[in-house]
Amino acid sequence: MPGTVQSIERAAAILRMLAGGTGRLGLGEIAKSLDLAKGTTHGILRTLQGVGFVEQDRVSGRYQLGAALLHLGTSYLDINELRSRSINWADPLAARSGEAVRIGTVLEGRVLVVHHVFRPDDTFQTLEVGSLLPLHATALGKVLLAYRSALPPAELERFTRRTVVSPRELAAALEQVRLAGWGAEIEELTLGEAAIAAPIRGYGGLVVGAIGVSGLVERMCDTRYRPHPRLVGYVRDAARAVSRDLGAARH
Amino acid sequence: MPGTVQSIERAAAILRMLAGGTGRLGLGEIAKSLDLAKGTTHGILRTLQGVGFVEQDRVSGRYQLGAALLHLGTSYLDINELRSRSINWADPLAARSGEAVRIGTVLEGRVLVVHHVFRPDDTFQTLEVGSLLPLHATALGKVLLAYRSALPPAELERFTRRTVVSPRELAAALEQVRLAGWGAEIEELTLGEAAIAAPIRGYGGLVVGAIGVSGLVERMCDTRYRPHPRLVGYVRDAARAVSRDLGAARH
DNA sequence: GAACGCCGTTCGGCATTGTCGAACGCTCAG
DNA sequence: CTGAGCGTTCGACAATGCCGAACGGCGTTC
Repeated sequence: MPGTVQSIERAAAILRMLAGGTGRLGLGEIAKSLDLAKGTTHGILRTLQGVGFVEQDRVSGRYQLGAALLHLGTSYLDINELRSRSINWADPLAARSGEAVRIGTVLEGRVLVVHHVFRPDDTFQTLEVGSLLPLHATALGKVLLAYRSALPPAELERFTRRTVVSPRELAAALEQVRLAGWGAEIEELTLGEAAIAAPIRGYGGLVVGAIGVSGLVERMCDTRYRPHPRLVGYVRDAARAVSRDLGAARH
Repeated sequence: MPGTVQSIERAAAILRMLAGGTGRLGLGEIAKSLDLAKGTTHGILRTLQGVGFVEQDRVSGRYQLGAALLHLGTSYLDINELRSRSINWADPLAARSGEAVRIGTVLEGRVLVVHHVFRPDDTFQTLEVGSLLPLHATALGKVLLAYRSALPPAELERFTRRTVVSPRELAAALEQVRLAGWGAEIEELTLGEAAIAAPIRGYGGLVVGAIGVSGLVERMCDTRYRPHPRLVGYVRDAARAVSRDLGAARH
């Protein structure tokens, strides 16, 4: 790829690698995985350490992500227009539906959660902002797939017995999403849980994200094991409201 | 600085710049600020865009931070030992004190908030994880300064009429912190608010962070405008507990 | 206890790599 | 219509960062 700086690409690959694996990695592992000389890898890591993107454990010599990335990540949230426009509508959606609300975009073949409102009851929940979810097994992901040229991953990972793993079946589901204007997922990622999502459109009608609710199947679905039309209506209303905000913002 | 990759340093400088300024920046601005040729800057930005660290607004052509940074930032939180060890003790501290709890480390002359537990009451609060606070005007920062070789910034910014801006006064305050084993801040960053903090020690007794509570002055302080000894006790207990966890973790 | 293997680190020489500066197309304002 | 400003492209030069081999420390093994 001409015109690009490959030392930066290599640095990014190292960071991704450190983010993927749990815990610290050794210089040798990193160098071998990326097919780089140890000396080269060391130079990049030393530089990344200098700018705070990487830290080194003094006793083991291994490397891990650095603190500067945390601030960059939250700065991204502050800037992100999708998120800032969504916040005003996510809270009411959570209140009306009584469920947790999440907003997501596509990143590297996965769903990146950019906003998360807890379910209104006070049970323990963990913040999922910044986490990556599979495209084919979440309501947010299906909606994003349906309206994007982005293709689903070749290998559809199975999470539960209800996960859609057949490409044909998935294509049919996506067509269904396009026809209905919203998508759902029922026990396809975690047994006992379900979700509903609708697309958020930016300027020119382009889908830039998705908003949805998720929770226990018995609350999300009716007696026929189908998503509650009432919840679907809430989600679609919220998605339209955010889309209007985003479109209006593009004078 | 020999042995370091300067294209990566330049890329990091660009990212810091994008994180600092609010909103998007133009190529020209960036190039001028860093004394780089426009072509060079463009190559770096194009690469950063390729790896998702930077996004470009299609209509204005300006650049902003990218989504990949969000996941890297939260991955840092997952790895971070200071944070993971603190979580179990931060919640009880918030419950006992009835105040918001924050845990911080030093990053580039500021306090980086790595964990934040909301005040137990249900009033509206915004998550401060990832934000940067001044060292000299926060309880967390004073504690970190007192036990670190890191020097306070030459220029002490004034936030309120109570902010300590004289280096001599600050040095005295830090000495006080070292003697007492804890630090406080009363209306030095925001009028009406105060905070108490204590140091967290890692292996070998080295201070690696600080934990503290913050809230309205009338709840944090007694009638003599001094921090409640009861709250100070809670904070110090929590700090010791986390330190023990961290020390024990280093088999 | 000595030899081994593995780790992160250092260093010098080569050529690959990224840098520079000028020129291009474009949009917007005057 | 003209000018200034924007982001972008391109080619030539040499500075830059890459590579590979060698170093010193540590833990393990036999």
